[in-house]
Amino acid sequence: MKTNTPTTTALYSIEQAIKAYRKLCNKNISKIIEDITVDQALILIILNDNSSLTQMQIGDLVFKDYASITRILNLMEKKGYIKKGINNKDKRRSLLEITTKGKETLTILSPTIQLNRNTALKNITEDELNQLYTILNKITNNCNP
Amino acid sequence: MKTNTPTTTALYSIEQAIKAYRKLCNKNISKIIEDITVDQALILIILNDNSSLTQMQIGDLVFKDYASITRILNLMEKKGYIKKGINNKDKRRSLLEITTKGKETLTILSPTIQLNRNTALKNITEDELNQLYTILNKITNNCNP
DNA sequence: TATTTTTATTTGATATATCAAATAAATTAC
DNA sequence: GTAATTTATTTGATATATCAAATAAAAATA
Repeated sequence: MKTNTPTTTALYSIEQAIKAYRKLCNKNISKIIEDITVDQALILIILNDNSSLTQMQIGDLVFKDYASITRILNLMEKKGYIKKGINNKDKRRSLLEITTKGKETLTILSPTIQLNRNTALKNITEDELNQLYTILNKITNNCNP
Repeated sequence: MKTNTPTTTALYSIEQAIKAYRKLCNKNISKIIEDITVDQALILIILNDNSSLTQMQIGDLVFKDYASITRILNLMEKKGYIKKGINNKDKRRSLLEITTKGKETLTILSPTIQLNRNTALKNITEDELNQLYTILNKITNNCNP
């Protein structure tokens, strides 16, 4: 029997889990590469897998505001992980490319990224993972108008 | 059968759900009260329920950095929702009190807060909620060293 | 008691989140 | 083809996140 204070709601537990996970990720990643965050690594992976994404598509993929994407990408370019050009088929769009340094960084980080996931999901069964997906998708859909 | 790209991991679904929920909350709350956020409302609720909490305790409750708490509380004081004094038993600590405006705001927001939770958790059974807690707690514990 | 260590909060610097508005290119309507 | 509208990105302003360092009071130790 649960009481109904804000700190006992499902949403609070979600917040708690994701914050703990992000903290773990950033701690382990910055042990290996100092100047990169989980989110930046995620964007690197996405750029590595899918070529020619727009900033808006990236923003939608990582659930971030487009203004944030602009700034994050600028920092990533400044640090040499990506290169930003202009898409000549549509000059409003930027042409995003992962650099060699970016690819090397992914290679170096790959084991850590895998370790983070494994650590977070330790002792969670396939069944439970499926339950988790199902419930979270319900919540996401409920919240999206 | 799930592939192993970052956007298909459980953690990504968690991020997705919590962002959708926060967006919903902030949208509905700001329809009623313009200058308050979900997090600030949560802190108000906590201050209303538990008297004489320290800033560190609040930070731990809402999973926020103490520096953030300092700044958030300052803004909340500036907007008249709380009052910050000095705890005379321990002058390092601040004495946090919810103001009348703060209490009134909670009363006004209460139905919206409830609506947000109900909206997010619509069609989710008691069983599923318990599964969710169990799994999320596992993740949280796995991530906390 | 004086000194050292710990604790609670604050401040500074930088990155990110969010919203609104600006910019500029592409598309549509006329 | 020109004007109006839509789309992609950027910029500005403000709030929040995060880490490190500063401050000041309390507690522990000598």
